[in-house]
Amino acid sequence: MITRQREKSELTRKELMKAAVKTFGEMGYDATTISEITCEAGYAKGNFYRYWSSKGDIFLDIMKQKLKQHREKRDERLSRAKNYDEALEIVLDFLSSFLDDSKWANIFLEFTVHAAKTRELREKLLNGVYRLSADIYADIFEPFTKKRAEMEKLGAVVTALFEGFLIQHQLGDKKFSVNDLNEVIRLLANYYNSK
Amino acid sequence: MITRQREKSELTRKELMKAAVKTFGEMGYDATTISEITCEAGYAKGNFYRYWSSKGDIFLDIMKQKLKQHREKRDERLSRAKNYDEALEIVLDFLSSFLDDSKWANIFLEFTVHAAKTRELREKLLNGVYRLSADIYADIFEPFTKKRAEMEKLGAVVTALFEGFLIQHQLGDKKFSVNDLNEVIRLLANYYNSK
DNA sequence: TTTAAATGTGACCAACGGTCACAAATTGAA
DNA sequence: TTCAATTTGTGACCGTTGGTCACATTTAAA
Repeated sequence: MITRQREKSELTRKELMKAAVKTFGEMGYDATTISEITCEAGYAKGNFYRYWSSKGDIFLDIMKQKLKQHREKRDERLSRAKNYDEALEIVLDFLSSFLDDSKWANIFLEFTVHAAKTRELREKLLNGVYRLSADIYADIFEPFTKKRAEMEKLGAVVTALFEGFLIQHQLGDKKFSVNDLNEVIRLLANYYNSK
Repeated sequence: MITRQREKSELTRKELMKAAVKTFGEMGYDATTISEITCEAGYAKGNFYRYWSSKGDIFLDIMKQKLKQHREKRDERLSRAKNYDEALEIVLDFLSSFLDDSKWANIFLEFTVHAAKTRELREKLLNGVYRLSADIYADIFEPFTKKRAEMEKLGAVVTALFEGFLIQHQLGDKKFSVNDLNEVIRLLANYYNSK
């Protein structure tokens, strides 16, 4: 039986992952150290690198996981949308639910900007699963409009706006609220759909 | 005469500043080390801290300087604007000229996100001079519209959009162009001015 | 010439991400 | 049960960083 070892391995991985989620969530990306993660889980530092190749590696894992949860909720609702406007409101809800977990939204932003500087991380990050990318918007609105190119543009613009909003928010700007964000996105969605 | 020493001091400061601008410009914020800056200028590391209290400190200095140059050009043109639309086009030009120096736009973004995590830097960064902030937009459009509150909002939204655009750009997204950015800003400017 | 202040130095510190030779535990076969 | 091979876990160690500090050197004024 090779299963015993594999089970132990999987347990350790889960323990480390749990400790990592906790620590990243409390400290952010940069301020979290590998030693803190392993110490929290009750292991030595070196053991971390048996499971992930780097700090960025485990963070991508966490990001994928968290985004998947949000997306599943969204897609479940999207399958019942009847028209463009309904789909839009669901997307807005998705963004809002993301913001409710604002601690993590900010940490994702921190990591995104960090990853943009590193070739390896940047390439992985651009790979769909991790982004609110242009293609995804086009797919979402596909059933309700013929304007695929415009929807891709809408996706890119909204993603940018959303991330810019996070920066303002993190800096402490009070003049740009979530309601303002939703208002602007509706304006953009109208604009690109009636172009 | 105490002037001789003061002159020497000022010269050293300028030499270090020049080396810092060069190094930050080539390597970005994080990747630039204090040793590189002092070495490039021909001094030892310790001397740096006689002139700035930290890496962030000198970067704020550089940022202030660069932004001032851009603003002066903008304000000179703004003084001749005859109406809201003309002022808007000048603001768009200002943002474009900023993007032309895209290396530095990205480095500013990197630093902005970094600074957002540090209380001291965050407070300084929010202090007007360093930001394309809401107030500034309100001032710019003051002569041409009564809607100060809306103009503040426009400023906040455009700033967010601009910074989000930089992230997309840095990640390598090709679907959101400078033309798209200008188009969206014009839409927003219209929207908030006719609200 | 002496003294005090300013300018400049580089060894040093603690902390980081990451590596590696090794120890401990687990496995299947003899 | 014994033993060798494989997997899992360890922590000292490496190179590098931002920042400090006791000290050396230069300059100014008496």
